[in-house]
Amino acid sequence: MAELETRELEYFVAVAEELHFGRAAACLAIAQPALSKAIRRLESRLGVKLLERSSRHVALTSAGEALLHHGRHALNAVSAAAEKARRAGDQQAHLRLVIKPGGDANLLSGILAAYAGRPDARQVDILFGGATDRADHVRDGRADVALLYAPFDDMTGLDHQTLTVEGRVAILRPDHRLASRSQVTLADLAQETLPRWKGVRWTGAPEAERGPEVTDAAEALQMIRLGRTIAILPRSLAQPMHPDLVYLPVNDAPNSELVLAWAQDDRRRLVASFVAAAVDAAGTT
Amino acid sequence: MAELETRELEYFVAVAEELHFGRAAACLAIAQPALSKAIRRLESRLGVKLLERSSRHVALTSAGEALLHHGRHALNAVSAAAEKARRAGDQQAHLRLVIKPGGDANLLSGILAAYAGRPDARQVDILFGGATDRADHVRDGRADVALLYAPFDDMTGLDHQTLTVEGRVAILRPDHRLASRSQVTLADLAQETLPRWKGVRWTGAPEAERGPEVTDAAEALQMIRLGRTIAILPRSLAQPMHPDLVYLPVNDAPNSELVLAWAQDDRRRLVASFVAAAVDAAGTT
DNA sequence: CTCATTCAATGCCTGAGGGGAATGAGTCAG
DNA sequence: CTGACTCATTCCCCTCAGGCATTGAATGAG
Repeated sequence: MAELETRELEYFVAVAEELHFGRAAACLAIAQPALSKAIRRLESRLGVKLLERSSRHVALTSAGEALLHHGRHALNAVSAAAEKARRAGDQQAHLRLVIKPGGDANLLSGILAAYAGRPDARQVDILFGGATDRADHVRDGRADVALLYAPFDDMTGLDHQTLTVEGRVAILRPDHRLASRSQVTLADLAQETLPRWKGVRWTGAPEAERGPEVTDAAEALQMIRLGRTIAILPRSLAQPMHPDLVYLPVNDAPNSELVLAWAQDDRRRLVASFVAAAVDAAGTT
Repeated sequence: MAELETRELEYFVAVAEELHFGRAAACLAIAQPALSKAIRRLESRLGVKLLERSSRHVALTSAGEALLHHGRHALNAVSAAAEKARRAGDQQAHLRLVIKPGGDANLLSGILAAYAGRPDARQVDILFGGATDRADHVRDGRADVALLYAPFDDMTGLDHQTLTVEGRVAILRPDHRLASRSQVTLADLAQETLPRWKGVRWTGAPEAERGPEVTDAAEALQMIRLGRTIAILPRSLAQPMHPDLVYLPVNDAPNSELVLAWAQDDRRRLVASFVAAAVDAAGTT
């Protein structure tokens, strides 16, 4: 009844992301006509038009947007199922933790030590994920747990435990008008240019095109030093402090949380044990 | 890399549920040899043995269990993606609400009235789902929202809003030793035979085989009248009260909640509006 | 206005592989 | 030992996904 093959979904997602049949086909390592036909098959099977194609541009219909969004989730779920099955039999499986380089608030060594002391400890593989895809690593089974930042990362489909709550600091150039203050408020910063963090749904704030788009703290710092933007970061992400920049606490900014996240339906002891160790270690710091 | 087709997953889930190739093949409307081959393909593709088959019995390996569990989720996600895409274009789409017959605590008419008064109200289709599968209706896109009972229904993958909190009542035969009490406690009932609700994960309680397996309140009432069990139900589910039975409040039982649930990643106005109307209507009752 | 460019759609062809029927082989009951 | 049951194997057919060559439409430059 559903009758929607994962390969077709992959094809569609590729086209929907590229909005270009030729490039998408190249990504998928198939020929363009095959892709065109596959998408048409998919459309006729669903009985819905997914793409609005003029002979010059390709655009998503609303049905296409829905399928892109939910299709990504579905593909994640399928990958996760395969990955979990592959690893399920392996009793010696390593625990895979995905973090952002420098994104551990100096808690990681303590967490690993606490975990290693547990009777059921396994080897821990540490993977590095970019700003946007650590959560996806967990969703599609490439990792078991992830260190994420609330409220920045999208936690849909994940459960989590908070490890630390921390304030945020504004990072300015020394010649900024606020640089001599000892602290600032959000109101002080209301008119400032803030970077747009790639892949972060910036809910609540005006959608206006503001600062430059950046993918991580290093890029943001670069842009700050160039005077193109300022940034408000969780305190731990502001480490190490750059000597040419000014760091000021933003006392009224909503706190950010460093959380340990895992797949919502993952009830393995492997994961529970690590979570317990991490909460322990974070709590006693 | 993943390379796991939904059809293969469906095949595997069918076999894993039936634990019998012949029956599973019949369910899938294909021949048995085709199914055997498909499962072997799947195993070799994943590089894991999923089923332990003697020539007389079929059993799941741990990898098989993992794939069954996560595969169900994945299939739900794929179905949901297809369904959402089909319906996305339709601006006149009805809102589909799935309930258990009698499981609305008399709130439904008020909710529907409140929703109908909204400017963006759509027609509401009411579907009936059994005890176990209302949540699945939402997960795989057959419905937009569901009335569920916490903490009984499995909310994995769903968001929800609580509509009412209600106590629970014990339902006894008039000749039961406690029938003359005006109320009871869980301690009073500790030794009683309670029914096993099909599809409900009875976390926390002893796994002992206790009462008869029942699927809904009607069956439970039948069993109570036969003296085979007693039941502790949310107050609203005990309606209508049967004249030949005794209903006693269980004051120290954890409250149950009637909740309105929807897919976690469903942010459509269609749903948000209905939820708002329902919370409104429930709050003012 | 014309020509070159860029893309998606079409038609035809091939080959991989999924599915069916018949058969084999292991297991258990009586 | 025999028959019933059940999963695996073999062989064959045939669909359908994908490649290639081409068409056709829209765009932009000169």
